Amino acid sequence: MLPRLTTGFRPRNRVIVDCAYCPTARRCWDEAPLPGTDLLVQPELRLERGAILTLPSGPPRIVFMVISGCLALSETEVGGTRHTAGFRLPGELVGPESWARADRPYEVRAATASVVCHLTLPRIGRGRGNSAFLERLLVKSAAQIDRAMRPWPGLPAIERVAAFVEDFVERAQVRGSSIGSVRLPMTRADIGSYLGLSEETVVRALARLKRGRRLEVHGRMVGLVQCSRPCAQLPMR
Amino acid sequence: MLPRLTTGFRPRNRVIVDCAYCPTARRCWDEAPLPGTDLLVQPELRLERGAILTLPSGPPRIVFMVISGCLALSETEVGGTRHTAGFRLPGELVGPESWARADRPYEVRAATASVVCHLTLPRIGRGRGNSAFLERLLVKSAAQIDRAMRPWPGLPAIERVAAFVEDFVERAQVRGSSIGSVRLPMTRADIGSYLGLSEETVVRALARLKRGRRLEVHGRMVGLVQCSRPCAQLPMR
DNA sequence: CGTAGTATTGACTATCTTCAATGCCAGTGG
DNA sequence: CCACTGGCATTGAAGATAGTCAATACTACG
Repeated sequence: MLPRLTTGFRPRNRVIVDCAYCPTARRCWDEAPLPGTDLLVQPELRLERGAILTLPSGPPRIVFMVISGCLALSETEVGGTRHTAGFRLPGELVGPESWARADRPYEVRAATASVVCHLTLPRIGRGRGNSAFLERLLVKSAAQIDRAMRPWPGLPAIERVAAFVEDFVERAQVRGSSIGSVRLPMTRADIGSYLGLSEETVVRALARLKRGRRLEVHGRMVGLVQCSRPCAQLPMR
Repeated sequence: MLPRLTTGFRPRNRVIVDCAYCPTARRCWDEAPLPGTDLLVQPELRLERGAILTLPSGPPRIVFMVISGCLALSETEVGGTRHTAGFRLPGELVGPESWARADRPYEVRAATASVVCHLTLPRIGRGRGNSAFLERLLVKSAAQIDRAMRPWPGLPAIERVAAFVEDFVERAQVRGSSIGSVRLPMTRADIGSYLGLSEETVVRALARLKRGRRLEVHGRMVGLVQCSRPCAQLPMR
């Protein structure tokens, strides 16, 4: 299964729609469905699993909104090794994290079949009411900063994996609804690459969390257990 | 030396100035010194070492620009342990990372005597030309996302410390000038808390980097060595 | 000069990585 | 239908890395 390469991004069909008329806009812009003036996007780019978006660094400043699926951001270290830098779920932005990188931009790969919208940034200093759009982007970016500051490196492996799964389930669930289980779209190796653990350690941590009844794990399906807080020490096997 | 607690933030003197008339605006807003319309700040809050800014989460959305010194962001884990979530240097923003946190906002502590400016966010949808301000904030926030996504957890301890120091020196130096050495304003324990390493491991890593001539280390003064790239394996002692 | 905070060093131990082998599962083609 | 294949997941054993505990040295500052 060769990944279909979408090298770079070049807007193709110039259809522009207003988010105010999109039924899923609540997911993207939380709060209200939008008055309906300045949130303009090129809608619904479909990415099959493995498709790659190579975002340019610096201007023009590209932003995508994830509509469905999951994107994995990765970067190539100086030694040539791959590092998974993060995941993006519906309602989250991709693009700003690459703006400041002079070289080696992030590679964005669809971890599962996904749909994204390409946001058209307003021309600065020209338009009138586009500050509402910019403010929403700013709030979204602020949430990304917080998310990227997660204290993974300081936690022991099992806590890192538990926190990752809990975080992922929370982000994957539609606001409000708390469905039991969620399918992880990425491999154990991806999780390990993201958390700074080896694939095997992720597997063992998941097994221990399952044995300790802190998580439900069936292959890639994971679910939270309700009263999972007090469990501290888990048996090694 | 008790830290002077600045609990919460409440703008006191309502002096508002335009960044266009500030000599250090280049450091804050890179690019040009600014046309001079909409970048308004409450200037020069002085924080002595150890002073604490407790930023509220959610609206009103507080943003500070660091003018000089260094701020350390930390959060309290569920177990009560402290985790250093990041450092902010001149030209960097503090505030947005707390907007999305419902509870447990970041604690911002002056790692060394510092000066910050309080940015007054424009009233959205009202003003005209304030989109330029928002766009600059957005670009700054994008850089923060990238910075927070550093691949620390995947690197071995010595590489983590080396990368941290190199990153810090780069950020601490004024753009363009490459002065030899920089004073780290934080303790080894702070660095360890940030990188997910113990204090002792940071000390040992710095000692090895010094022996291997990858860094110059004299107490808190650190400096980069020019041709430091090819060094791969360093002697253990 | 004494004190408190910080930095360093050593010895021992727990955790995590690495290497290797095996199992599982879906897709493919005979 | 079934063997074959490739990607992914799992398990075990051995070794390396980093954490913990404890003692000591350094440094700034009153």
